[in-house]
Amino acid sequence: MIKIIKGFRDILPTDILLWQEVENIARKLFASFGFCEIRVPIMEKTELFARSIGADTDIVEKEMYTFADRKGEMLTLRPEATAGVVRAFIEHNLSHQDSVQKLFTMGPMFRRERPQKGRFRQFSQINAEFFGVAAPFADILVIELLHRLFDELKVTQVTARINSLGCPACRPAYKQALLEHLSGKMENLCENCCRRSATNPLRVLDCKSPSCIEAAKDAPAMREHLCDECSSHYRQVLDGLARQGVPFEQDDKLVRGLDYYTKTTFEFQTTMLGAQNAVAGGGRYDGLVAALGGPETPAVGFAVGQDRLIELLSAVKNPPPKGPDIFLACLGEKAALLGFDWMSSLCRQGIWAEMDYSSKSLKSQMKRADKSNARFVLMVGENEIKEGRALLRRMTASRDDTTGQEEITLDGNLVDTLIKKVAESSPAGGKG
RNA sequence: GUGAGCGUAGCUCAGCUGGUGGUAGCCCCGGGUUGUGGCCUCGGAGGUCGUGGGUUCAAGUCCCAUCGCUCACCCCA
Repeated sequence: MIKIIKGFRDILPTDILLWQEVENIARKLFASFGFCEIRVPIMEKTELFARSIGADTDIVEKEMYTFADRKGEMLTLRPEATAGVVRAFIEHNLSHQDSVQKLFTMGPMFRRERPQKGRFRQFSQINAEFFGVAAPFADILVIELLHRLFDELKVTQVTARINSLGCPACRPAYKQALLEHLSGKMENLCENCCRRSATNPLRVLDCKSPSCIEAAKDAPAMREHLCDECSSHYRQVLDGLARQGVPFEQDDKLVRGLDYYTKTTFEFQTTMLGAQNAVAGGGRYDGLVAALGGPETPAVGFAVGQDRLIELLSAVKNPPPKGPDIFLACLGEKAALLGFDWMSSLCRQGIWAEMDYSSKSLKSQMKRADKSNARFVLMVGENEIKEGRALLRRMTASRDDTTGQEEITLDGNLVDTLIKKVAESSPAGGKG
């Protein structure tokens, strides 16, 4: 038997409802915040990711699905969405249509990591990107949007953590200060941190190794080293969030794994997902558009891990069972033939109709109808066809309730009659 | 890439120190008088015990290897 690829998974019909619900709620919410959907390919030229995410990040170094196509061009299954969206933003000169662009996208991402709770090799993200506004308003709006998304989905148990990473003007000085702090403790750092302290010492701050935590304990905070602009920007973001009623915690140790972030950075964390505590993350990336050859464009964005979000959700929610509006129980060949016509006619008119495709006993057809959660069953056999009348049974009626069923005339209006009956009984008031 | 735990029916699992695979629960299928579901009841289907070696008179059980899954490190959503 050929089995699914490690770290990939099927979402079966029994589990799909939550996914659809999340997507529907997200689409609606994003629309009301003025974000437009954009869809970009799941493959890009490898170089795009190397240049945006950072060549010496873990993602690019060892996690990407990269291969040469038949003509030798190096391609990569996207490990995240921002790079592709930025590429599209530049390629289609979207800033010329409107210098302010609010975009969202959702879909699968690919990273070849060892699978774990909340971590898959193909996983889905919901992304929002806000281009063209340098003011803290953009940061605030994006973080608020993310907060509202959790709110709408009634996901509690997540806390927003926020930090500022500074900008090219002030980060070098901070790195210097951090390195000075660490210089006396180099031999205490884990192997990994020792190696990368030269290239990206900030990563030491969020290393979980006890010795690194100890070494970073009294490290200077970026917050104290921000330039005037970054400092004021950061303060305005925090103030704005408070004003919008978005709860958050400052975290001086919050660092992100992608190189393009500047200034505001944030993560929505939970304790409910084992070691994978980040449900969403993002930040400002003012330099990225220009770095990829576009116009100098400030931007902020986030990504939500849809798989993780759904795991949080499924612990709480149980989607209601759905079933056909009407089930046609047909006895005999003639009835089945007619029943099939009625069924497809109903389906064409937006009524979910089912029948039993094998000729089983009425009893087993009723069982099947019940199991499928059908609301009505129309029972049709040779006698009914002869007499031109059939029984329509409401399945919510109890077993012995004779008022739970009524006679229906088998005439040319049958389908319309059935539609009317279904509409009358619909709890939603008539719309399927 | 490293480490740990686990692989018995479609699913959840029993199976004690080796001695013929469970009347187990759920699910599925069919009955319970002639054409009415849920509950109940009776019956049925379904497994080369992940795979390959080894030890033994005898291996689901012990040993080795291998594959798979899970969790953790790492990393991030």
